[in-house]
Amino acid sequence: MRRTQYLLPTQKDDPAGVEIASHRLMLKGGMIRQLAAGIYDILPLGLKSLRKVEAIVREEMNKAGALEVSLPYVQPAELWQETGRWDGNGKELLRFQDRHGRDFCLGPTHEEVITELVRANIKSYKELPINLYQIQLKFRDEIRPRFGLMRGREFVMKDAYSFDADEKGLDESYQAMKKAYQNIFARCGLTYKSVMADSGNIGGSASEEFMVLASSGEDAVVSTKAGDYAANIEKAQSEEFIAQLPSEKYTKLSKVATPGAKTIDDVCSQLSIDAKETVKTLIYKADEKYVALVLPGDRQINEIVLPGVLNAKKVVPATEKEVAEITSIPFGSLGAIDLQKHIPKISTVVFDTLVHPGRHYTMGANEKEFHFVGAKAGTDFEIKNVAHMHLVHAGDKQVGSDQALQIDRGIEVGHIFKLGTKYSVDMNAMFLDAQGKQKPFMMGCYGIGIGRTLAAAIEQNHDEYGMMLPPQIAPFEVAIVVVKYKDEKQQKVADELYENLQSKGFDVLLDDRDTSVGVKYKDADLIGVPICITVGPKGIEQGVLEVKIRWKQEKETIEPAQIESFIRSAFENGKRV
RNA sequence: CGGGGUGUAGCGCAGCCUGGUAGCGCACCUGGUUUGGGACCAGGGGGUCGGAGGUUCGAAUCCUCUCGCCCCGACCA
Repeated sequence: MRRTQYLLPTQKDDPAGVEIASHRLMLKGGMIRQLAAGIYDILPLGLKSLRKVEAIVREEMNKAGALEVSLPYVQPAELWQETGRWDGNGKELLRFQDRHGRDFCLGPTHEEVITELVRANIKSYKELPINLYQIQLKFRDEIRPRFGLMRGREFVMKDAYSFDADEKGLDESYQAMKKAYQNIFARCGLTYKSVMADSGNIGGSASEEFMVLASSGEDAVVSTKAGDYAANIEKAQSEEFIAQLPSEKYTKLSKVATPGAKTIDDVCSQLSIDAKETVKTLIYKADEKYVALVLPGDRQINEIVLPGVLNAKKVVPATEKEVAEITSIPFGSLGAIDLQKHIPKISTVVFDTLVHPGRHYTMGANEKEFHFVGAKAGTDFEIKNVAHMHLVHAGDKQVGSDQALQIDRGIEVGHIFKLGTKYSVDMNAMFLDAQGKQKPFMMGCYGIGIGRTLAAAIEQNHDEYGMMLPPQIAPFEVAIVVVKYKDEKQQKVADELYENLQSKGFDVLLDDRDTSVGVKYKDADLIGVPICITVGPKGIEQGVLEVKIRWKQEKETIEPAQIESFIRSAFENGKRV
């Protein structure tokens, strides 16, 4: 591509109101332009890179035996009503009506559509397994879109859905996708971790996320140094190193006055104890029932797991007002001893796994401005129901081992899921097995955020001058910077080089603008072209090419005949060499 | 949706407090000199000051309402 014939509006100034590197560089480098919150124009340069990511995804999906389809962006309400997600999915689903008043939504995902397609066209186990995928726009009316392509409302996603006859088949389909994902992210040059994930509200059993580690990531990833454990913080479980717990200040049950103490911090400073020596009692509303959850004072609750723990559809913290309706005891004075006697409306008390039987705790005395100290767990208060409800802290211990856990930030670029029969049952999608019996399809679903993958790659590969995308997804592979294109000699050399490299299959940007070289170098650095070749009087005189690799400091001098092999070796295996 | 901020040329910003009819840098156009890491000179084009209403002789500036966008907390590729 000749630069003078290309739309590439790079900017010198940093865009305002931008927080992270990938967003800033994509705007500055002329890849994207914002049109509305979370909605972007993709410019030629951005599209070029996105298409390269897509091509990798497509290749690996095809290699894994998946078939590409294209499903509609606009979806009828009826399908969503079949699975209950028309009402269940809230405001994230962008709904509208056509001229006849029929309800539609913009597809945020395609489980319903694909299940409808398969139930209408596959009737026999002989046609299974099958895996259908597409690379297509999705729309989710996010509460707060941000960070450019990282969290847009409209975004391109690769979504795949597998259909199998049984559990074993599903497992094979799932493993095939896992392998494909590993290939994809490796080919995109990403350093990632695959982590166990919570299956969230889509339902289903096994689920893994592919996390690109980056300080700007919105997710937290818990893992061991040894690498044998990695989980999304929402899914992660941990124990404590008992030896590291503070020594117990109170070991005998007694009631003490704690005037004015409302929070754990207040109590701890009044009694000069560590928050780990306390337990707090939280009141939640599980569907219509009130429940009490008890966990160490220094811990936060992992609300994601609560519906599972309490076997409820919806679990939310009880408001101060609601608590006031069932008891006169103030929030900060609740405690586990005789709790249900004090508040009969509480149907269950659940203890976190970190409330250790035998240890002594400080807790509310169920009386305004009084606390118990030295309450022995399992003795002074009964522990009936136990569940893992706490969020993992860095430095916790892996469950069932003695390895410490660390927490890193991550960007979720892909997610694979075993859905099971949730959708096929809801939508009555059945096939006949070898015995002639009707069975629901075993399904899996597999997503990759294409734009997010590119953004993540930029997060991991940039410096103060701009992007440093790996060659396989960089928009151009080679830039030719001509010192003075108007000069006949230089023009001739540059044009020949341009034609030559293109004929060798390289993706080349020829900067033929009539401007000073500095501008051209800055742009090449900004958009992160891996190989930059200068055509100018010095090189021409000596009969050599001056080449700079984006991620190396020095310029090198290459014999023109060697240029192809030089580039190929720099790109060896798609990696930087 | 709650809290905070912001809206002036394509981009980045000043002007607003203290009303007097809009400016700077970059980018863009013309001509000339330049060209090895964001050149210089001269000339030029481009703005319903987010929108509506109000106050006033007069509003970018003051008042009211509204909309967009950004940031901090509850959703996910």
